[in-house]
Amino acid sequence: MSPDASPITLLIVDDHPVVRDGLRGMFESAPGFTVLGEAASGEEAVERAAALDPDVVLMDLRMPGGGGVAAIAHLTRTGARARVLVLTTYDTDTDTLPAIEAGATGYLLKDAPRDELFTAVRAAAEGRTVLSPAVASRLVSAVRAPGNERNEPLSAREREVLALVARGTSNREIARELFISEATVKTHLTHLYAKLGVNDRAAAVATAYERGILG
Amino acid sequence: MSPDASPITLLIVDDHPVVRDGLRGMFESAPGFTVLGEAASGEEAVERAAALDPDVVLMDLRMPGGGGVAAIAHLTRTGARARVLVLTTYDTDTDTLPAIEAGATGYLLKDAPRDELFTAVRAAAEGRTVLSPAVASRLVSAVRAPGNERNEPLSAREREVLALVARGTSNREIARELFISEATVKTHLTHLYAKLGVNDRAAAVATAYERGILG
DNA sequence: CCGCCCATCATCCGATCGGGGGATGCGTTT
DNA sequence: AAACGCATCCCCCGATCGGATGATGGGCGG
Repeated sequence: MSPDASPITLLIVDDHPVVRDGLRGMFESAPGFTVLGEAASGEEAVERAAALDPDVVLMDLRMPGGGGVAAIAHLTRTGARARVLVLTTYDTDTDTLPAIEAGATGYLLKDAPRDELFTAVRAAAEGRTVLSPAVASRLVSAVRAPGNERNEPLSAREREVLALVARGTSNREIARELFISEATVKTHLTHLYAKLGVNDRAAAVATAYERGILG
Repeated sequence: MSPDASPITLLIVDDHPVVRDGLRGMFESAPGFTVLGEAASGEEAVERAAALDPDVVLMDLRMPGGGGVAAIAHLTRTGARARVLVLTTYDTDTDTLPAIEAGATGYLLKDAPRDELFTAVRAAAEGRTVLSPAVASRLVSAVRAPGNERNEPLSAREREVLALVARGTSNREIARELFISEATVKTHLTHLYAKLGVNDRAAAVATAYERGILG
């Protein structure tokens, strides 16, 4: 809460120029902050962070070129001094946990009031964790939940169902293909969604490819 | 239509024992056919075909171990004498074209009447192409359609949408993320489905991974 | 200039999905 | 024996998707 000893330096990472401008304006017009630069992708963020050595990196997660989570992981792994504060649009984002596991210091929603943002950045600069209330509650429930299901292996049946899903097969067709009822197919899907940490078949297929379960 | 000069020899390939038994029984109880053996996967089919040298291979496309299409391609490539007759459950199968491109002589649905099956096998043995009416109509429309869209590259926007789909994002969320309307998102999806030759987002993601568009 | 592709938007509608419950049998592990 | 994971099945219901169709405007190459 002390005045302006030395300003907190920032790197803004977002693929939308509009958002970058908005954040830059917001922080430049407030005392105690200095925006060192911007980046529009994960890779660019890594470069800029290395070159500019900011105190805090404000990072959007969803970007075309290079995922934000990967960038965070890289920064953490290479022992960067910068704290990463994730700034995302929706709390429905499935990357909440991965981002924090990757080393993000905080996780805020973009619609947070200005003051909250400033406070969060100051906190992040000091290494304190800052979470949006919505994100925080999701976190605790996820942690409190029966361990990280997130790495449980799929059962043989679940893999079979998933493979058919990847081929565009409907639940009904899968049922006939495997000689089981559609209800059972849905149960398998619900279970494998939980294990993969996703909410729909498209994301399940993507995650399966990422983990080598498919392909 | 001549009596039984010399029987047509068969290899039955299907991962379901029930189906194999059914086909075997059907052909053994009919004059003019001899079932040489069975196989439960694509790889096994290739082995057996080499060992048994059947006139016709009755092949299911969807099998856990080793895809049927790959097996067909292998048989064709190695110049096997056998004609491959694809026997599948649904005409919605996205593998219709790949299978025929791979060298299948015919494509029938499993619910075809017995007589049609027999006729088809005889035709296949003579090298004549046999297609289910449903499959045939889909084929012509696919061929008549402006060339194989199947290899057209996705536009930048389409790739953006697809990437978000792979992360489990709903159409509405994608719309907000990209600052466009939900209707536009759906249009992009419809287009990229056509280009990838799929019918839903799960299959689109899978195909994209297979082709290196994602991942 | 005309056509073609891309991106954008819209409406309608049936089919499908995913989530919420809860329930049974059956092996394996503890 | 009890607990657990797995596979199987059922109901209900709102949300979402995908198909069909049509329209507009910008840009690029013939």
